[in-house]
Amino acid sequence: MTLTPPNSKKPATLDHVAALAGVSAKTVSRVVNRDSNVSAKTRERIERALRETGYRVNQAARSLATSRSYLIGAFMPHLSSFYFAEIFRGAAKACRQYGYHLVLEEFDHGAESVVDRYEQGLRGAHCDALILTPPTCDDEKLLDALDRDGMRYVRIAPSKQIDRSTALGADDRQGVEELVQHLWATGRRSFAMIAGPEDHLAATIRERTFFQTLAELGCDATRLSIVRPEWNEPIADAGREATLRLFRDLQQKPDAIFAFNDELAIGAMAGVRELGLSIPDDVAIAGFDDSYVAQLVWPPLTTIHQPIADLAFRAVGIIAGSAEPRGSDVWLPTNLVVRGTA
Amino acid sequence: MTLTPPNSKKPATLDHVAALAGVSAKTVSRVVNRDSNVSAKTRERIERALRETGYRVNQAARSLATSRSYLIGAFMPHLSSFYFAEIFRGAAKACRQYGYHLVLEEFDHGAESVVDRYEQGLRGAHCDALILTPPTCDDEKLLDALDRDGMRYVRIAPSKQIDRSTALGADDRQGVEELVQHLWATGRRSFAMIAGPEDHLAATIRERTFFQTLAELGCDATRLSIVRPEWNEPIADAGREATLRLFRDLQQKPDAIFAFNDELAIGAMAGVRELGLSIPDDVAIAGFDDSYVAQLVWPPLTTIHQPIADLAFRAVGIIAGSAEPRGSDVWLPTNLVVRGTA
DNA sequence: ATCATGAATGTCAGCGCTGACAAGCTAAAA
DNA sequence: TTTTAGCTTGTCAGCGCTGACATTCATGAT
Repeated sequence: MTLTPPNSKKPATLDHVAALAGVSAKTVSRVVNRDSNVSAKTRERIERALRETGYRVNQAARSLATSRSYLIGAFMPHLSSFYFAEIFRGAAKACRQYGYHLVLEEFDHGAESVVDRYEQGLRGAHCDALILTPPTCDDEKLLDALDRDGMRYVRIAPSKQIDRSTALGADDRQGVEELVQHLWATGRRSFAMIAGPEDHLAATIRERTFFQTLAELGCDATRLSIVRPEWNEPIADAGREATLRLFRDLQQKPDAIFAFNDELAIGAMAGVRELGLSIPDDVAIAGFDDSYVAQLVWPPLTTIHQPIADLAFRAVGIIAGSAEPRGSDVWLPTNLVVRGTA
Repeated sequence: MTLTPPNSKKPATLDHVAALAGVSAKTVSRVVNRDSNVSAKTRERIERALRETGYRVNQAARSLATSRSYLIGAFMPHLSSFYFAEIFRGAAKACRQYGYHLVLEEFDHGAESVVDRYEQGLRGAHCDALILTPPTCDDEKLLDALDRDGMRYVRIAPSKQIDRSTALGADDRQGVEELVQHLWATGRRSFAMIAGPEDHLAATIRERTFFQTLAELGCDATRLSIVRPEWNEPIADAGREATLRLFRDLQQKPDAIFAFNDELAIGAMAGVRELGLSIPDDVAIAGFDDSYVAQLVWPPLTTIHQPIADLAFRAVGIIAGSAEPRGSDVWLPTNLVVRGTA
């Protein structure tokens, strides 16, 4: 065993530490990895040596030996949205807690195939697992590729083949019910919804819950309507146009609008204002996500909070907890946040 | 050399490919790494074998052998802001282009020390280099720790010790000058600025340029004022309060407000509206960053665009381009985007 | 025909760590 | 006292790849 002189620039290895502590490298490895079965005396000696040498694990070597990378991958869509910022924040926080690291792969939804991005990018990073969010979590070709490679993954808010993997999501029903109660209690009686993407399970659930709960409260069916926005960027514009369309086409003008997400809702605010109506007096508006822009606009947006970061946090937790708890898929609650628009 | 049977689950190694192509592993390595000095015939044979086996480099092994990880690290601050989303987007895009991967480390500015986060987190990931943004790029203790470890880093928009490392930034002057010209040309004559953090070089530059350019246009000094917001979250509230304070304290009410960033500007919009003034008729408002919320509010915010993603992209390019081009530090242009508020 | 010359290819150690197993040790059980 | 069982510690190969160096081979110059 040749040792680099202590003043060398090269980082200390297990061998250096072992030599200093007068034990074998393996024993040092045991201490580093918190194995039991190391006597207190030895452990203490080694810990001192560890400190003295400033030892740091060489991940590459460890990975090579164990074939685990302690890396968790995720796709980062082209557009910067609150949803993804939250996902990454939650995931990064969990990674930190569980000793993993988060690797991000850029991905321009629409312009390219996720499968390609996976094969050319993330696969090369040799992550231990991937976190998948909409829309990539419903890409069957991607799932096939992952299964083929034996790459583990956890899906957040999937719409299709929910049982195909461990999956997490939010219970959208709850928040929407709260919202409906609130709108009804504050005297609203004509409702419109700005819908989400048709292939998005959560969107369907939000719609169904919205109308069903209203119906149960005895709302007149002629005072319920839905409008499907054109999905072009920026999303707020889509919301604005949908709103204008709504007021143009409808006999019975709504006094409450619920949008699939906050950006659409903010667009709706612009549209309502253009029509010379005031918020919330003439029209109440509510969004979904409780994104930070909800607090930026004026009046601040009433919206339904969903624990996005928490979902990602738990997804990482599942990955880190080695065992794959298929049964324990998690569905977290959502809740209404009343601000200035409803 | 023992080979795993072809139907095995384990991924192919250089040895497998080599056996299939009837060459040595080293030659395959040459092809994979695009070394010259491989005959066209051999290369072709190897490429076929590569395809047949579905070979993928094992990064851990390569890292161990070369002591490079092809990982680039960055700190992700606690709050999700447009600025950082853009930074990561640009960095991820570049990583993809240069064959690197982006590793994010959560970091709650204010609640903990970056040095700790580095030592307990990112250092363990064994990144080849780090990208540092404000405020971490000005943390001298962090820079000391990095220098001590011999960890490379590129700083974006640093305020202190600019020559200490390779650094990139935007030329804020340019955009501010355009803005001033525009405001002046559209008849504004009383100006106020909502200032940025005092220790932020860019903030100082924006302020100085704003007032200096106005002075050169012959603006009356009594019609220039500045207000320093309290930096509490959400930032928009800070902007709103600062604006209310401004109108309360000032004799000569401003007809144009320039804020350090878009969030402050949006807060200012709320404040101005509360005072019953209209935007842009009574008061023009402009921000800085051209964040996506600038397009969400109504009227859409006039702001100065800075190429945030591009800065990060170039930072990664510098890292990937092995040589450290200290001389070629980059300063990119900014420009005015006129929308509805000024 | 002979010899440089440089291109093409191969050999092999070793990067730092851990899994599997072996060996040494202590203390309780027989 | 001897045996057994359970701790504690050590040995060693090998994860897959590449750098340094050695070897082989073709080619044109002599």
